Amino acid sequence: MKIATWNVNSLTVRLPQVLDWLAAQAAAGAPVDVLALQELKLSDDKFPAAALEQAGYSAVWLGQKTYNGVALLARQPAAEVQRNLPGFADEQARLIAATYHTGGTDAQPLRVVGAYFPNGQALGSDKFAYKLRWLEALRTWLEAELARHPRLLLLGDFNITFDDADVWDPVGLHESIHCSSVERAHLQALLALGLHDAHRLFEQPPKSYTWWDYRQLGFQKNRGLRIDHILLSSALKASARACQIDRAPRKNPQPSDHAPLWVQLG
DNA sequence: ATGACGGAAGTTTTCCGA
Repeated sequence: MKIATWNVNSLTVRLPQVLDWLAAQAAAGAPVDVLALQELKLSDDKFPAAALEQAGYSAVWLGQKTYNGVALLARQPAAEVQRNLPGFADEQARLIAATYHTGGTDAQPLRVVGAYFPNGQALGSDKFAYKLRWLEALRTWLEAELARHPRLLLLGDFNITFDDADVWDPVGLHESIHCSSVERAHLQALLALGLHDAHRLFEQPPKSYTWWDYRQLGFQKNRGLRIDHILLSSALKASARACQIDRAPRKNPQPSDHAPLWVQLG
């Protein structure tokens, strides 16, 4: 099982790259089973379900015009689809969860939670307060969700770094947005529910990032942040075989500012 | 200097992202 996440920064613009990337993974002998997408930036009626179906992926999605929007693509049909956080009134499309019955050696179904965490803009702003409220609502819901679904992944664009190893300039960005101790405490609170950072289960190259600023040659200078994550429940941790960030799509013409990352479960 | 770059809405500029 290969499960991936990618903030595409407009699925309208990036659909050809998503299809190319999925085809390239399959051609390399390791097809993607589930792909979580964030920042679709399109309304539900504009979602390219037919093109994805043609590529062998059934999708569920929660769209929004201009901003946000999330989807799950999979080679199996989705069950028990949940859109946004129950009990948390939210005008922004940020979360979608589904259950996949993978068959084969995976006897138990897999619960996949794809999320686009709020950015937060700046500490002390209204958007930061919203980010903290959203994080608390997520933690509360996830606690119950984990009890119902022991084999669970939470993946997507978290907009939070774990620590300074995830930051290209820890001094310059000290206690700034995505790097603050307040945000990091919320991320640790998710781990405390019994989740594990898939990336850190394996040896990784130094300065591994998933996002680079479009400006000032950020990618070329590897001035980035690791803010996209895949968290595995304890029941899945032992089955993890590899976890990688794929920088190749960031080198495309008209790239997303984020790179995809994936985990292989044995 | 709160910029740059890119996407979207929609119109010559603004909002937002991270």
